[in-house]
Amino acid sequence: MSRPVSAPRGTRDLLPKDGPAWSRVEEIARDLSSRYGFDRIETPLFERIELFSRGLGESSDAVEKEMFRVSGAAGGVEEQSEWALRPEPTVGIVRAYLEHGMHVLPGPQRLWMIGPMFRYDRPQAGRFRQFVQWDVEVIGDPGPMVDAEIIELGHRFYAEAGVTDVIAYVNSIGDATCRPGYRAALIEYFGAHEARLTDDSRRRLRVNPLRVLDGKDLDPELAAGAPRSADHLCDACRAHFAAVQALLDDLGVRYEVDNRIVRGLDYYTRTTFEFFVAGRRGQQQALGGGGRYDGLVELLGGSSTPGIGFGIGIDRTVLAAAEQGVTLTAGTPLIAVVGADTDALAFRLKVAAILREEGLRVRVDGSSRKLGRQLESAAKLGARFAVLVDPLLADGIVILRDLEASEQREIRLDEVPGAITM
RNA sequence: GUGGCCUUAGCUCAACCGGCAGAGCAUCGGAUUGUGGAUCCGAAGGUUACGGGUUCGACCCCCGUAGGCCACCCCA
Repeated sequence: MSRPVSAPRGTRDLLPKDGPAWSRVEEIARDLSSRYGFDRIETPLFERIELFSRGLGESSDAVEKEMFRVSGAAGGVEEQSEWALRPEPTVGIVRAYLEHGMHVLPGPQRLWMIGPMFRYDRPQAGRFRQFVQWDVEVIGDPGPMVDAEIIELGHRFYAEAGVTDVIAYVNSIGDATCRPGYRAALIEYFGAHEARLTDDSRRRLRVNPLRVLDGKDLDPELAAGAPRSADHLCDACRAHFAAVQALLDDLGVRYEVDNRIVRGLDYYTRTTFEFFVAGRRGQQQALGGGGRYDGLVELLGGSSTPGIGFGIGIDRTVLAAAEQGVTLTAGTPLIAVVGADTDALAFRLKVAAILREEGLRVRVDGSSRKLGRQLESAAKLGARFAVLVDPLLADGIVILRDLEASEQREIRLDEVPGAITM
């Protein structure tokens, strides 16, 4: 064997053994998107760099140090253009919303998408340079009900994927009216204690004071005494946040208010939230997160339009389910067609074709090995049933063997689908 | 982007002080005289991550590179 080329750093291959769990989780996401009344949208994996720097904010980590840049070359000629692979889905979706005049469509736009995102940061367990997110966005709905609705949707998703003990940490970071006041309060407070801040926090205090709060390096005593966003909300934001909490209470959704949830992107306003498995908070293993972005549409050139959404990590959901011992499966049981007559390959293939036509999942053994070996292979491949064809049996009759129960019976071929779907 | 630990067969790991690279599992073939998971026999699988240095001789010591893990930063 020659030296294999390895996958790029921070990426990995989805292997056959991982397939069923991934398929199942994606299936749940698609199904819930539909049940909650979302419509599918698909945007490019790359966009103009300025879309991200404008939408996410120059000082955000995603733009400042995690941008995955690609340059265009056609026929060996460099086009004088550079793009960035999308680090998150929202700005691309808002761009499409504006570009296609979707604001004239009836009702708030409820959109969903599943696809890879790219961030050029240092790989770690559960963190990759390419990862897959399920994303939902509601554009044009200002009310608190939709905030509660999508947080509940997130919980429902984890529940159906078998991940238990999920908790949403929620916060409100205010809007254009009250955020400046809160910002000023933070600058004043941390400015007065600048000696106790790390270099990094000091830098953030200048470019984005809110983000000083979620630094792990922050002196706990200092954090405890810091101004709380909830105390600086304007009346409208305060009422909105109170309404969101009341709705979550009524729904019985598990959540906790945490004023350190400020989110790394600049576009957020009012409600912000992150999903964690309870007790796993310290490990930077958020399962998902999102929030309201009432200023983003306008920032990208549209009229003032509210929005809210979340991104949920498919990778981390699969991982969390596995860690909790959940086995996720997708698809129907596998059937192996084997033959006692080692020469009658045409017969085996025909039987397989008939079963496949009925929608069954079938592998057919084309070897001339004896029956025992064929059954052994079938079992190793994970087949639940084996269909034995033998010219000595009457026309249209096969043997259906249950490989788990080690039971078998003669059966008419056309009765096989009914017999195995029970 | 910063720091620490690590890298030997597909997987999990051995190999004494620097002296001929091995085992288990998995895979494939055969046997157990025409129905699977057991058992037995056999085969295949290696540039010891890659490149350089020291040495009579390097999986082992030194330097570099790449990749993985962990802690930061930040998130999914």
